[in-house]
Amino acid sequence: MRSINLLIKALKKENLRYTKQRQFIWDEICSTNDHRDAEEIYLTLRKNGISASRATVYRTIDVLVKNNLVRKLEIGDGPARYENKIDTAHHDHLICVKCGKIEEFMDETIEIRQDQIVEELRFKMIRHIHQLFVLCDKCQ
Amino acid sequence: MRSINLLIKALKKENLRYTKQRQFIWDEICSTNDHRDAEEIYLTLRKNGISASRATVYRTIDVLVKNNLVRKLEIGDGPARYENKIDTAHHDHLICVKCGKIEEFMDETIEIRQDQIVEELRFKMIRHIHQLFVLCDKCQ
DNA sequence: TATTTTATGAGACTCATTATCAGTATTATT
DNA sequence: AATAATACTGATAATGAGTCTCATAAAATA
Repeated sequence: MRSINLLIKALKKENLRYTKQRQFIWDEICSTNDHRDAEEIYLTLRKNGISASRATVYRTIDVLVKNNLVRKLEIGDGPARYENKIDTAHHDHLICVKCGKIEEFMDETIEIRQDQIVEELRFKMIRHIHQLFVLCDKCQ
Repeated sequence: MRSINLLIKALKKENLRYTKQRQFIWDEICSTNDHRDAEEIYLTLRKNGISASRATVYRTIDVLVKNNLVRKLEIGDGPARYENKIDTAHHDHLICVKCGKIEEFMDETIEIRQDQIVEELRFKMIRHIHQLFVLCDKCQ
């Protein structure tokens, strides 16, 4: 319910209609804390007998990202990955270059320094990407 | 001359031949400190009457990146950008979301924390991406 | 120089994503 | 409720960045 309200609110803000496809896509994204790509989300919906086209999945995700309900993770190559932002604090990512596993990290010191760097230049921070590409414990 | 040696050394290490195309591409990348994409580098070569195909530009850049002569900058969407690493210390990037201007930054504190995070998890750092997307002074 | 090996260029191809557009669903108006 | 206006959807075409293929060219080796 919590998340339905969030979706409806976001759609309202964007002057978009509340449709079942959009609800299904948002539900699907909320159903796990994985970092999945659009294709995986699309295929899971299909597997569950829910019809929503690839195009609609992409379009809906765009709205969700724009309205801060979904975090978009752009890893160098390969498709972008998405995770819901419900109840999750800001974090960045560790990505294993071998097995692709994604872990999260958050470091207050880094966050503060980052802001200082931008401020000192009199720029305005919009967002940041901080990805540590590693070999995870199991892949070494 | 310095940079010719670097190129020859890298090619030797990879068991690749020293060709004029590879030399031209490397020269072109060294000729500025810009962050250019492959297409820009390719077009500049053409404009200067130097023939090197797109494919060869991409292939050569790969070798240069692998051998640490060129830094690859993957910004979310749009093409990857490249800069030569001659005489430049490690740094990360500030990218203006409006005008696309790219500035560099380097913060020892962040570098150290980063390494600690990876070490604490018993992972092994391979590389990292740290990009601050901002509105630069002129774009606010 | 002849032979073998590797590089190049032109264009086909891939993959993720975006655009198009006819048909359908939703919302607003009467 | 019927109708008109508007937005949404899905199928598929188009796009953009990058990679692959393969015939030809260039370089290394014999």
